[in-house]
Amino acid sequence: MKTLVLDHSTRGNLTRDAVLQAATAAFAADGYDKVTLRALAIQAGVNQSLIGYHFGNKQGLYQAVFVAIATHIRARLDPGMAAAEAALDRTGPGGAGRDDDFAVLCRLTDGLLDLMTDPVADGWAQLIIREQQRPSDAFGILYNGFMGRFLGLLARLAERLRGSITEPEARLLACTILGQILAFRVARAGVLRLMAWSEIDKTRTAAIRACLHRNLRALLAPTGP
Amino acid sequence: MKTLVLDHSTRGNLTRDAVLQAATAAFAADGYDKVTLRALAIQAGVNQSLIGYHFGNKQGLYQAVFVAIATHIRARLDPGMAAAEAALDRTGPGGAGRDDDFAVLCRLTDGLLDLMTDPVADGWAQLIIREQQRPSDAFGILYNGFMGRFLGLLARLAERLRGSITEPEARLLACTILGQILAFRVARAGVLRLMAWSEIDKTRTAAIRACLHRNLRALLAPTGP
DNA sequence: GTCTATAAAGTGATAGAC
DNA sequence: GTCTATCACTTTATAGAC
Repeated sequence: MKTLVLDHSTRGNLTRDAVLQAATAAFAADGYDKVTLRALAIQAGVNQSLIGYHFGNKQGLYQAVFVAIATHIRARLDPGMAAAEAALDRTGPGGAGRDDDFAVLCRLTDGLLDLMTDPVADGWAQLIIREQQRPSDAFGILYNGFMGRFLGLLARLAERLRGSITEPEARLLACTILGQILAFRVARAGVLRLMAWSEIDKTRTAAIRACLHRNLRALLAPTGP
Repeated sequence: MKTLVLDHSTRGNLTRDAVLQAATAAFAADGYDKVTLRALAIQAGVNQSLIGYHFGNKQGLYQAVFVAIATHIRARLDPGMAAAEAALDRTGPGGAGRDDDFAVLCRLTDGLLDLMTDPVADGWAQLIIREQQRPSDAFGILYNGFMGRFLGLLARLAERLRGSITEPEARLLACTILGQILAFRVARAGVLRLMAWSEIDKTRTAAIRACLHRNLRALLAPTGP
């Protein structure tokens, strides 16, 4: 009679989810230190001591939040990443063909750009950047969750498209491609001022996308035989 | 007999400077919230209440720190920016010549790359990124201090080198160039894992610089008449 | 300008009843 | 699982003597 499927309707799991949701928003908005467990409990409509019961301590809650973030991002990038893997698997001389590889690469970067310009990212982006500079245990959750897979695909596609390029060079190139997209999130205010924009809406995202595609075409022109 | 030069040798200015120096390091290392005025006072060898006396409150100290950061960065980028302005001033048909413009652009980006890979940036980079996403009054200090000038120069050089490109397109291109450099700071941990590096030393900075120069050459190949 | 001392308001964590 | 109550500690800010 017992089911192996997790039961999300029990009272405990409900509070767990409520706390997790509130914590993700709160940590994202204000950063680790500014978040108080008191305010969090109120916002989640839950007793404060239940946070300790479910997540141990504040640090445990923090880690659980990163699992949630990684899951969310992974889900959004998954279609593009799966397509890229499929294209790379169609291996052999020439693989799936240049045009195909390039289209897949664009789809991959487009997915990340959409994520980075999405207002939803306003919050957790800061948490991720913090982990990038002072990695804690939480960084592994992110890297294993989506980052490593994404960067690896970028590098492998770049290697195939450019030809006659070493693998480390391709990886470095992948980093610079990543940076071109990241810029619109991590240097957001600077970009807005330079462009005299007030926000990055759909139209402007399209302009950025066009610029990125042009850049990719220039950067990935084959260099060797 | 009175001099107009600020007197840095009075007792008050000495404590002011000591606090400011300690605060810059502390905010940079730990972020605004983690820094306590108690610890700061001890580290600066100053009585805690003097911080309130000189800077009003914690927020006032924070702003003063941004002025210090902007001044430091401006000083490091200044040679490259001055050279770029000189090159752009030698205007007219063809200006100073393509090769000259390109060299100046590389010098500009090299300066930023050195700054971004310098361990000294470990600290204040995070502060700047935070301001980029939730700009406070402190962001204006940064943008007016160096960021606007730097981005503007990048855009104007890109416009001249590419030819037949609209000004907004050139500015967007400048953002993607910026991103390629920023990546090695803001996505530091991810880059390190992908490249299987433990740090970004001088040799690796040189490899990045080579990659960036290659990218710039490809991106800024003239497209029109 | 500099100091001591302390006020006033948090903080995370936990014991123990239900 | 959930609650109340409280502990032990830290924070910023300031009053007032020198």
